[in-house]
Amino acid sequence: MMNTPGLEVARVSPAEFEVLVPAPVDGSTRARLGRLTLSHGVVETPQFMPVGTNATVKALDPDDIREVGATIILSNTYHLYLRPGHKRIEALGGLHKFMNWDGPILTDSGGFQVVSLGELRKIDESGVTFQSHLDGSYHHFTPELSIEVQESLGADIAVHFDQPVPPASTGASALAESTARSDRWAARSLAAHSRPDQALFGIIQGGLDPVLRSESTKAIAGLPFDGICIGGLAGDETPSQREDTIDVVVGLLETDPRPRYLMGLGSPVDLLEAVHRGVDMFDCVLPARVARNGQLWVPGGRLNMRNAQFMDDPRPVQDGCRCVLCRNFSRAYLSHLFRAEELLAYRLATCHNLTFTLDFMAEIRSALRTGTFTARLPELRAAASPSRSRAVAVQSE
RNA sequence: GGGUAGGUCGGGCAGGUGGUGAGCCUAGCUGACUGUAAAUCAGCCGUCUUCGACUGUGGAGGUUCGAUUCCUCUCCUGCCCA
Repeated sequence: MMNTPGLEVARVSPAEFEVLVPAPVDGSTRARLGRLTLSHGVVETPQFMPVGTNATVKALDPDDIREVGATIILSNTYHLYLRPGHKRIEALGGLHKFMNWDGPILTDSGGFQVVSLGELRKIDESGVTFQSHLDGSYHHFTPELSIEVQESLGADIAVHFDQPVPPASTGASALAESTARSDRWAARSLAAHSRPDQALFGIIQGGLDPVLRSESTKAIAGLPFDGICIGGLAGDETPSQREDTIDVVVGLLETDPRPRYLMGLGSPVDLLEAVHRGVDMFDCVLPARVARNGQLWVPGGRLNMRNAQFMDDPRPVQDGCRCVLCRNFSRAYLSHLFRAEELLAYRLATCHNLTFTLDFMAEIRSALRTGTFTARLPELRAAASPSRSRAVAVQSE
């Protein structure tokens, strides 16, 4: 963590981040290899965190989560506050014990629900009033309450209660206002945080405006957070808008010793381009969600298992893949499971896409470790690119 | 053989008592999904030259300006009786 007099005494190194292979001095890439040591384990970076909003990575059990290669997962403050209640989870021994996952956990603050539940909330300086999507009841979320909930849950990493906005579709004044407020809430969150075994990350906002982004980056980086999140992306912006924004932020953080976490990003090509620009950590629902909807990721493309062409296809989804799906079952069988709406389809597909994603990250780390990342970029892009969108399903014969 | 109820887009239905039938469910086809209100959502789903047009109510014929509707014959299906 940062060297901040006073705080360092009170807090017992909840997050040690070590850069093992720094970005090369020739500037060919800002990608770097790192190691983040947390209360419940070590996380190698660049790393992807599967999302388990309701204290479960949908369709998987903890053995599955381990087997796909996850070392850290994300869960959610807002959802667990509403149900089953953070006090209940605390009384039952904390989130790790509750869901029987003994590895690192990061909890999102509920800030994203300001966006995703846009119709059901009102914002003022004190916080956000949500109307529960479950029963319509009203709940006032403040930065302090978010920290209280996250401390009850006991995740390895908490994040500050921020205020993201859809970057490409938000007006300038609204963006400036929400960014400034988000930065004020960062300071309040830090002041409220007391749990010594829990790291706290701050979140940069600022939409796509380079000036606002710079201001927010300086504001957040100037506070003694254990890590720096880049929020408000992975929304409706274009890839080049996103990449420009990452460049602005990381450019200002180049000498900052803390991990950089881009929230919400998850397609393989997006992960690769963000790593290339200096991002260390990611989370995303995408691989798991699209898997449940039948889209399976393979090198250089993707397969929609609901398509008629797979009904008679005896091959595995991906040749040589180590996942439970590809080791044991054919495309034809998975196609049948989806058509029959059998529950096994969701588990197998999720295992595959998360394995694909996490193995891809491992491949990136391997390239960084051996100093071959820049040289291998074209090859890595080829493996990842078509999975962004508008991809043609590959049909390897 | 007699009686009776029916035949509407792959399947299941709604509707229509002389003037506007392409509506629903399901199956099927395709696409989307990025800090999870998502095992969800959207489009298509008779034909075509597809922002529109055309055809279509088992078949053939009749009456009529006009027929899914009325009449005749006929084919098919369910049920009851013999």
